[in-house]
Amino acid sequence: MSAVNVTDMREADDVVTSATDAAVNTVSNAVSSSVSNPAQSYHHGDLRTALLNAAAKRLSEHGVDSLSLRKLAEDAGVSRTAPYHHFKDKSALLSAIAAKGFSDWHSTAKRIFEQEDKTPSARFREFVCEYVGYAAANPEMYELMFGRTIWQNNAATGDLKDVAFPCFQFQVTMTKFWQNKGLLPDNQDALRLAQVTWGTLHGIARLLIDGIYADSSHIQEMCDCAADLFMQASNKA
Amino acid sequence: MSAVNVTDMREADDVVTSATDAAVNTVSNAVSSSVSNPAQSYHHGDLRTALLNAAAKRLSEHGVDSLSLRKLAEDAGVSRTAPYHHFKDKSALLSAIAAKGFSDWHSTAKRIFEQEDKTPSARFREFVCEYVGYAAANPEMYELMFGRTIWQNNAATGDLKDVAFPCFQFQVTMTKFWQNKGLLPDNQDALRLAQVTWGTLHGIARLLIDGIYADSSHIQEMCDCAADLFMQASNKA
DNA sequence: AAGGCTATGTTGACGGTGTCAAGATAAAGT
DNA sequence: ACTTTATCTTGACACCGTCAACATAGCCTT
Repeated sequence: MSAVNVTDMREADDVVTSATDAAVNTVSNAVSSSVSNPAQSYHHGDLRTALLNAAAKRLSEHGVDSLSLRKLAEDAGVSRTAPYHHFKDKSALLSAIAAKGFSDWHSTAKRIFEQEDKTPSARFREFVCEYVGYAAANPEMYELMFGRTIWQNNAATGDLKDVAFPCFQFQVTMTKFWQNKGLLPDNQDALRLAQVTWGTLHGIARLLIDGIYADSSHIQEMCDCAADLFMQASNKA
Repeated sequence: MSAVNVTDMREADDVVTSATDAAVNTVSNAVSSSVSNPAQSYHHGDLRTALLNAAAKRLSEHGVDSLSLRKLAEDAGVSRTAPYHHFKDKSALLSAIAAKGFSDWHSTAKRIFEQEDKTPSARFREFVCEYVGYAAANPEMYELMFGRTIWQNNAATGDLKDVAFPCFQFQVTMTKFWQNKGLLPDNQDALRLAQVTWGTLHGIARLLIDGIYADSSHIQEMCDCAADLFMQASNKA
């Protein structure tokens, strides 16, 4: 009797936890917990990953606000305070998720930018659309990455900054490239221009996400308008 | 004994509550509350206004997050649940504050736009700077007005929408004007262009407020860069 | 192999939050 | 004067983040 596989139902969605160690667990004291306790090993194995996965899921489904450490702990089948052994506090956990978001986006941006078979102009347009599209498709993640929750009061983890900053650096790099190619005005400081272009994308994304003054049926038009605007500006210089 | 003025310490900062009615209050049952209860009338007089003022104060000083109904109630010298007789829930109260913010900003925008002694170009630049400046100077209010808290899940009150929508309509009006004056490109749909320009300002504001990739010492440069960009774009058309 | 160190997980507790229900009070309308 | 209605009260509930103290088990050293 009692469970044979002590690791069951422990790992989260798509993460392969290293179950090798946990598999050697004791089956000796089988009488200890009588009912309602289906053989749970005291230690989880990879709680950190499980928490992050549970968080990512809850994030995309129900938003940042309804994301509590207690629920995540429950999702992972663990007690309320267990997460504190893996994250300093809630903010640290959120930072970790956001860091992954930045890392992912950085990859996507690179991929788009480095398509050497396409014209710089095409890549620029694609970048604009992809950025706004990403935000619209993952509103909760975007909100977490660029929202107030993480950045206010310098609450951002060092780890987070380490990922997020290169991400913007890349925006500057791209901006310089597009300036050289004559797509963006050459008479502006690259850093400022990068801030403004990013700002525009950011702003459009927020308007869409918050549903304030725009809805998703206008994404394409808004992106085109923004891209046109910037590229038109370069024709004078 | 007991207090003679039942309205003392009741009205908040700078609002003149209509104290006329409250002044006629009973002084009869002076023996009721013995100690530590300095003659408080059962009814507040103008709780709604008091709450809004307390909220505005707390907002500017400590941010949206540390704004709880219970604290506001305490500020107003009233029990925890009293606010519920004036606002459906917390979101409704926040909406009311934001509504005032929109109303104020609408006035400011109008004032700037209607300075007939200045050139359209000068007014455009001033508008850009004022917008970003307002956001940077009142980060918490700006966050509340354009942040997620209020707009998500269609939580926005009808009252809020009634004030906020005309505010953006005005942005469209201004955009059309600037297009006519040749300041903004004429080959773009006014609505889209308004969304993009507003988006840019919004984005710059967010970058500044969240302190993600920009800090306040760059406000002027960023505004200039944005204004230049838009106006340069019109030179082709 | 024995014993201790350390990472990890547990329950208990505290103060904080939004919100509902039921009752108290006073103002307003009849 | 009586009733209705607006307002304010205490009590209660279910959450939340977080700390402290204790339990367990894996690991490392001897």
